Amino acid sequence: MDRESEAAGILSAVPCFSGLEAEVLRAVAGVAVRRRYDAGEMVLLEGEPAGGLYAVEEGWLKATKSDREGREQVIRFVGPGESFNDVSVFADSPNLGTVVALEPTAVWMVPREELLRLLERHGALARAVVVSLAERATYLLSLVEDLSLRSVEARLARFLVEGAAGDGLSRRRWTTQAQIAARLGTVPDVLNRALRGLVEEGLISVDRHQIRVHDLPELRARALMDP
Amino acid sequence: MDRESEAAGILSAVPCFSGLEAEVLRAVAGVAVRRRYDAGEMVLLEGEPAGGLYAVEEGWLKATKSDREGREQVIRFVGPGESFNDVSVFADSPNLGTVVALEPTAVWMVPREELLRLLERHGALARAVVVSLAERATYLLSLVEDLSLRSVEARLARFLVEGAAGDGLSRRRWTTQAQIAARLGTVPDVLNRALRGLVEEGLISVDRHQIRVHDLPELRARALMDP
DNA sequence: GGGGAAACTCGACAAAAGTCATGGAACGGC
DNA sequence: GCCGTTCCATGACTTTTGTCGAGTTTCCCC
Repeated sequence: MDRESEAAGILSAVPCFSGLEAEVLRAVAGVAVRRRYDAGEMVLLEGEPAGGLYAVEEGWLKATKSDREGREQVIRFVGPGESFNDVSVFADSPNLGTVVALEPTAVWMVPREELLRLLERHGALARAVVVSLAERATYLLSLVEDLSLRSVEARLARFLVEGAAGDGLSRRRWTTQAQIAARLGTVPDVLNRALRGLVEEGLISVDRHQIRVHDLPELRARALMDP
Repeated sequence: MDRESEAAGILSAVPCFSGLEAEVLRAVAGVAVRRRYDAGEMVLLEGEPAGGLYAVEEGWLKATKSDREGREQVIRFVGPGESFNDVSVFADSPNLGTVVALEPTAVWMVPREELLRLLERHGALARAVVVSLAERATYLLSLVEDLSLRSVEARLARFLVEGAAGDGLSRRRWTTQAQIAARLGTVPDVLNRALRGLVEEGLISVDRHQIRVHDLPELRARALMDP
């Protein structure tokens, strides 16, 4: 398979480009460049000019905001089939957050200029982008709601409920308590307390590689609990 | 001026529909309906099916999320020339927040179905929507950053700096401490403390109808301050 | 102009979250 | 297998934020 078909395959899985006719998809794929990053490598730095939109082929990354003391809020974890930096590109703004690879990662970068040109030409692309941006905004709204209206315990419960495939959250190597804490808008110590609280109540059990959910209904209830 | 031209005039001021050719604009205006609300009236309720996109002709409203104990986070205040509920419509989701009029208000509602149909037909509309959604997402990101990374004092300083036209924030009737507190993700008491703190340091002065900014540079510095 | 509601002020207190210090356990590289 | 690094556990302590109650002012509607 040639490079362009490969790119088209990856990109077609991304919501942003889903449902496009083959022709448009190839046009996008034609200008995309593949890049690899190792764990810990920085892909984007907040404030730098936006180079383009990224689609993840393989591996996981985190998109973050941080203050200058170095405390960071993870906006979201980004995995295969997802895109990032789309907001920066379409809002015509510098990178709105920092993105760091959490494991060895392969991404396709669609340069900003070309993407905007394609957006002009193809209405179908524009419509797909509308939907994916609206969904991004929906997600951000739920993050605001979480941070402002819910306790750390409730946020943790929600995180577990959403991430729980089957009976628990199988943790990848990078899913450390520090990362989860940053995602929930708190610090590792506090997260640890919350985790152990839930463990003592028998709702979950925690081991190094996995968090098992024992009482999903009750966990759901906690997730809706207000501070 | 007929109803449709009037609608077109109002809608053309909204970012979402800005820069559209007259033809498209008239198409949108043709399906819009005008509605009025009194202070305190609810325009949208979170969770209800999304009826359409709203553009404000006159008056101010607040878009909020709340938990069931009734505590609310104001997402943003919405005024003339702005739109709301666009995210719900384009994400094809129920209303994502509750919207309440803060004063007597006139809005134009563009029904969901029709809007989506127009989006199909007019690429220019889709592109305008892309930009305005990306800007909405940008705003939400800054809200997340505020809530998670900054102290109440810093948030207040930022709010004042952004809202400050000239030497201060002239408060409309509805800009009470309770509303500002809800916007900043805290409670009236705490906001009041923060306000008086800034007053004692001579950075601002507060009276019933206005907040005067005396030391904008220092206020800017506080706005960037982390917890 | 009077009466009532809403908004603001203020101090004392409670609770949630954040910080610090420390030790132990797991893991990764050699 | 050894050793250093990272991660996790845990208790004591601080700070920030939130809560309560009460008193005062302002505004708005009769």
